[in-house]
Amino acid sequence: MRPEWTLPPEQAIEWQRQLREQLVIADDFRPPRLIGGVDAAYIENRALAVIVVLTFPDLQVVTHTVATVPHEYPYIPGLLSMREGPAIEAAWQTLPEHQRPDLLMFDGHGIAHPRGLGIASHMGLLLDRPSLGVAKRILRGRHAPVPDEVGAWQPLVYRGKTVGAALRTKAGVKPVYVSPGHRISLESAIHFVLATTRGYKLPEPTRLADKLAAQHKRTWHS
DNA sequence: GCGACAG
DNA sequence: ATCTTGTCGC
Repeated sequence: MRPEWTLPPEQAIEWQRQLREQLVIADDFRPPRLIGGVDAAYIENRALAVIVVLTFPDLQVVTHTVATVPHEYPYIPGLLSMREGPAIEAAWQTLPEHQRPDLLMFDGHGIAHPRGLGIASHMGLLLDRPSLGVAKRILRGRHAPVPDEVGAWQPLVYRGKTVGAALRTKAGVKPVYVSPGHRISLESAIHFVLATTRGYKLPEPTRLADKLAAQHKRTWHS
């Protein structure tokens, strides 16, 4: 695993600032054939990551991969990628080229982050894939009330800039927070989240990755 | 100085 | 995130 993953917080932050300059926040991709959902979890001193691969727009599950790697890094708001990145990269490497997603969806934020480099942006850059983040809670920013209709959204503003959107993916439930990761615009990020949502609050890629991660975690313990 | 703070 | 049963509401 790359040495940067063990950098102490102060240096990890510097790494993020450096990577931030390489981010591309504009659409730079072909219509995706495969979309991947990523999620991670911790099992004692090991990080575990799952990548589910689905066809688009059909959303049929093609495959999923799981990887665990010895790694310890505390959860520090703003440094989530340092904790989950190693396992995600390991999982990615087990995927054959032809099964690697054209677009990645992460459980967390993209640019709606203190340094503009949340886990979706960070990993999109390292894996060189268009990416976006779908988070359940805000890390940075504020937004106006979102109408209770599926598809309704309000800009998530941080430091006077729109860094994402509070998007209603399901009526009667709190909205999710969508933000561009890498090589994608906010408008497209919202589009893909809605296009992959099937009646639940979370879009299928992320929802399935969550479910599989929990499943593998249980398997590990038994 | 006091809160806020992805998973 | 994780600890954890039942329970309110559509």
